[in-house]
Amino acid sequence: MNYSAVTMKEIAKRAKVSINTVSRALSNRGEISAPTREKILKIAKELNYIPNHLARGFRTAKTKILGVIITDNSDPSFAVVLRGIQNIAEERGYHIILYNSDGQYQKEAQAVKLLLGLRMMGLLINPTQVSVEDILELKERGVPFVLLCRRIKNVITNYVISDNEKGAYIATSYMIKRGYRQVAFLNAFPNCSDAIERLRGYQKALVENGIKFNPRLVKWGCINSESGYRKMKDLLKEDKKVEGVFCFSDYIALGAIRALEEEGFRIPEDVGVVGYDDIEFTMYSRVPLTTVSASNHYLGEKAAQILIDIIEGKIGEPQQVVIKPELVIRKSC
Amino acid sequence: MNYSAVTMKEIAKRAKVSINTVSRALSNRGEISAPTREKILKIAKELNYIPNHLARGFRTAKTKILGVIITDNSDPSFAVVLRGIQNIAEERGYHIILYNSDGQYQKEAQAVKLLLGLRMMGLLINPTQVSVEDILELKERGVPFVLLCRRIKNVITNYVISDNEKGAYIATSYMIKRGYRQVAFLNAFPNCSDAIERLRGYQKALVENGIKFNPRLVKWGCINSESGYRKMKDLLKEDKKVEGVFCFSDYIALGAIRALEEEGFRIPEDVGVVGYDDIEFTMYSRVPLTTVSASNHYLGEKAAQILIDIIEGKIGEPQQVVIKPELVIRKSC
DNA sequence: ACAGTTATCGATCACGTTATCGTTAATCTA
DNA sequence: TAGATTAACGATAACGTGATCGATAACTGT
Repeated sequence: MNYSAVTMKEIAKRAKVSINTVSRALSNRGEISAPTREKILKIAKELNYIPNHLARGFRTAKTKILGVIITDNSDPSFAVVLRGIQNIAEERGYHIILYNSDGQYQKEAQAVKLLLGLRMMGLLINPTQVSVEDILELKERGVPFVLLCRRIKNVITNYVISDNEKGAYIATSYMIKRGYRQVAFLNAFPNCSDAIERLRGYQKALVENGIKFNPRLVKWGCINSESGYRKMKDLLKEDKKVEGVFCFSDYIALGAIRALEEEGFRIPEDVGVVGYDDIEFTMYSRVPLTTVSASNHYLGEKAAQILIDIIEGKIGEPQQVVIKPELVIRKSC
Repeated sequence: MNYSAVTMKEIAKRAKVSINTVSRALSNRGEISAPTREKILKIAKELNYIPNHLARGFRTAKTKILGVIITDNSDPSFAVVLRGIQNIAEERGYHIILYNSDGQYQKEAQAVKLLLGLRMMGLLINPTQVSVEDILELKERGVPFVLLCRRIKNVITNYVISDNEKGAYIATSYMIKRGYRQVAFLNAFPNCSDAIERLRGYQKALVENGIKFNPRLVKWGCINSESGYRKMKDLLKEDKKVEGVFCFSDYIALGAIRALEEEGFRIPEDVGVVGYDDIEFTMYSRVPLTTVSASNHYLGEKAAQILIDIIEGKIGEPQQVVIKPELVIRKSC
């Protein structure tokens, strides 16, 4: 590196000791006398020496670098997960390399490959779930990883997720209890565990309240406010009698509310809306959003904790954490 | 590394050639016959070989890793900047390591030190501005870096910023033109370039419209919606005649609106509010927010482009980009 | 056919660090 | 006091890769 010509070799030269002794002094792992150690540390400080983490990692095969692959760091839900991860990583002396997959398997697989090339110690992935080949390769290679928000069918892995079924259940139950009976569901992708589990919770709440499940009230493929807006419009075109809308995310709920307002519905008087995630913004939205808290910040922290614990051999695998969701009651329902 | 015992050595052994030849085949830099190259590539693929980016970087002193230090990746404004950076980094084959400073100099300096240890090729920093020692050290060491959103007084660096003075000017002018004359300013920290420049624009607009600048209408230290809320409350306690509020960020504006509504003011009838940044959410806020677009996504992209161009020797320093702000008119003013 | 050129490849070293083992001198034990 | 142990340090090798230089064989031109 051009910007740090100062190496242990230089320090060794000035201290008139071997490089080895410098290494011992700097890494503070015994077998060195106090006077020489202090002398070396003093010189290192004078020269403004910064250890080459790369060379060290290269030698020891321990880089303290974690890979993080999430759908989109600018999505408020994931941004909070990421923040939780970063907090713990910093606390425990790890660096994180960030990749966005945009929910595309190709990007995810590409990121995994790049991160394998970097020989990072572990991975945190919010999987796209379209394919799982890259995840399976991680298992094969023995790279520790923890899945975020979603899990993968028939593959035993570490994961930290929200209790999606329960979250959807309490949300839907609450809507029904408030008198909304014709409840639609703007859901995410049909092959993702979170979407499937939430559908199950949604159905369970309907059944328990004696309401027949109507598949046409479930819209798939909503991922952001824009698609929430469009799917809500579609829904209204097909069926004007919708009384309530449970949304896969707060973002989608905001889009849905916009569509509903455009069509002249009042919220919550005409139609009730409930979201998921409890992003900070929901309290400022036009209609303060009733939502299910997924504790995403904690989710990120927990996942990072687990990953690092696994890396450092403090715990074994698999670690599977299901976070209890809580209904946050505001004014949209 | 335990999870990728496959190295060039192994490939060389199987192909019955020297490691050197394998290197030539994989990096595709000539001096090798087509048959041997293909033979080697075939074996590499069979063994599922992934080049060790770290070892390669260690050897060539080129790691293709960029450091990113921003205030808070979960803040929507910065999240978008970060996303822009990540897009370009990925496009050009670079990895980014993320750090949050939370606006604290100590955390920023710590992150710089850690990133120097990682020997990354360049840095993107949203500086805290409390101290500049770490930035000066970067200059000394010759590490390329680009500042985000803010610049540093009396230090020549690369930066990409919004035209803060102009942004504040057009926002304030617009408010005055709409009839709000007693315009307050919920500003950020007094020692940051962006805050100072926006104050200048704010004052300029006042003066041009024959309104006397009243320092008591400027509140410093607002950084999030919560502090925007509190400072707005303070302001109302001191002076009930506020007609308009220009806010350093959209997030602050949301807090301010909450405070105003709590105190019984209608927006925009009683008090007009204008924000800055144009985060996606502003269109969903209770009162759709009139704001100044800072093009943060483009800002991040541009900064990353410049940094990589500098690293690759395609352009010289300093590169100083000032992005033209645009008023986005919605309904809060 | 012979010198000169080129294509192709291998041997060796280097990057900065840590690990292993060896060496010396000091200290301890019986 | 002789032998054993320990403390403190150095010499060397190694991690995976790329750069330099040299070697060999094939090819060129006259």
